Amino acid sequence: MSRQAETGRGAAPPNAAGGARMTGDDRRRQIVRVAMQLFAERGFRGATTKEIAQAAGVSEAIIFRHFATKDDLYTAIIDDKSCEGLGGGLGRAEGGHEGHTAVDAVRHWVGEAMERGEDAAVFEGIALKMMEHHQRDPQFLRLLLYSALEGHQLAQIFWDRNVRVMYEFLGSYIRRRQREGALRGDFDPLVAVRAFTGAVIHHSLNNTLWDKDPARRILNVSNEEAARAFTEILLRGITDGPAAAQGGAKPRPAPGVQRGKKK
Amino acid sequence: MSRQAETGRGAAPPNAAGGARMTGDDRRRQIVRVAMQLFAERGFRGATTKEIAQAAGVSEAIIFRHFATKDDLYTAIIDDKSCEGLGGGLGRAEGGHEGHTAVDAVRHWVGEAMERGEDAAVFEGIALKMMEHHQRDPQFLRLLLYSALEGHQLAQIFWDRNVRVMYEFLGSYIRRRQREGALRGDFDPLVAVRAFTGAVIHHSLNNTLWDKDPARRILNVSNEEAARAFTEILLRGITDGPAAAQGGAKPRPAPGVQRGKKK
DNA sequence: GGGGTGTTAGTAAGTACTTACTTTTGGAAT
DNA sequence: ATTCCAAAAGTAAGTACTTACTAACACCCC
Repeated sequence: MSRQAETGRGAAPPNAAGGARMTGDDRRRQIVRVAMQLFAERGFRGATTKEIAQAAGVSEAIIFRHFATKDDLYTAIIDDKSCEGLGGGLGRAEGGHEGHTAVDAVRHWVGEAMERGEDAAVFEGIALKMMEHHQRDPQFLRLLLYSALEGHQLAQIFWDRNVRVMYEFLGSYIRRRQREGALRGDFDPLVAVRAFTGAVIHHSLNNTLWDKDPARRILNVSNEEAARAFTEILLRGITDGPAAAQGGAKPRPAPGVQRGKKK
Repeated sequence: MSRQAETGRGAAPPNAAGGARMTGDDRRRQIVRVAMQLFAERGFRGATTKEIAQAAGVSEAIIFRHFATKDDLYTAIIDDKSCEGLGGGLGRAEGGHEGHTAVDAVRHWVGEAMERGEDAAVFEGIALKMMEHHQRDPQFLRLLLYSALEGHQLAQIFWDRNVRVMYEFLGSYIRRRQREGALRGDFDPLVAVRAFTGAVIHHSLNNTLWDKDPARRILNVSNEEAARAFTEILLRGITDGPAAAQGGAKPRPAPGVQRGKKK
């Protein structure tokens, strides 16, 4: 809880953990990092500049030397984060953000499986990477949610740069597999993408937002198990199980149906 | 935008739309309603008592006559709303909240289909009712999200009273259908519930939070189409498609990810 | 000594909440 | 019916504190 007390008085040790003198760029980055954390915890309105300053171990005025307004600080976060997507661990670092989007990350992790048409590996890999990212950096989900609720740009930018292209990317993969006859052709690929990502993201959201305590969880499964289960449901759901045509789900089943088939 | 100006001065028309004199109970209810809307729009911290008063057409002091603190106002909302669940349209009204939970609503809408084992009707009905509720009352989703992010009770109460029991309810239905041989027996029913509700809720969340403009939507389908598609994927995914054993999804084709246990 | 990092001590506009007061109302007692 | 009055519904103008943001000055290292 104790928030790295502000060194405050002039008599303070000049080299204390929080208040050491930094170069402008370092301080700026540190403020962005700290602010991001607080915005994620309390939202834009909820996180005060005073708290941010304290957490960074400097006086409030320093913040306004680096960022003209609180809003500027927020948009600085966007520049730092928005291109990251769910890559989270690839190019998150300092140097140059030359556009590492979520899709790039996905392509990197499951590109080969995609080329080979190994659907299970593709979807399981994506689910796993997403969940791992959410678990490693739960702040990011909160930041994004707050941003969407509060109507900040971050949400929109993230949406356009990552979610949209992700849908197109996955959608076109599914479409290709439909053409190849590996998947059924009678459904909208984007609906499948939504169902799948919905399950994955909702699962992460549950675990990081509501059901934090693993002991009390409604559904306490490892990321691997969840990824495998979601993938299996999806793939069975969209492949052309020969039986599907007659029995399963599409035509409204008559009263007793579906229990008939004996393997 | 214009917020029904507060009548203000004593000279104001006593019967004006916003500022008419009300009985205590009526005013109290009105304040709760207005506050709920504003909390949903801006969050607890973001909605000021002044704004709430203005929107209600009274002076700020009136609010504190009815509610000792702003927090009290929030918990009053909980008493009003929390039992409603996704029923939204069943027992939302005044009189007595004798416990209309989400599960009661579900039982009402798809209970017969459940008894008859019409899985498609069950899941499609649930999905549709949920999405319709979200669409009719998008504020509720926002309220809930803000509540979870800001750490208010509402989220926890809603979770315990509605989400938890919903998982148990749907989970036990699936378990029954597994015993009856209608659904495969080799998956955790709760995982299926999560995948399904995840798809549905994520879909609503997308439409009410990020992708508001229908014209620009990534995925612009009617609630009916979405419900049908999600249901089809799920049911094909968890029924025993005879083909599944040999073909597509189950045996791990990939070298990549963990292939350890085989049941 | 000058540019950059830091500070303290402000300010004006909110913020939740209070105080002291006025108006309206419903229902007896007259 | 009128009068009277207490309770209820309302108000303006505070209070004490926080908020984002600023101004003026101190330290430090090339």
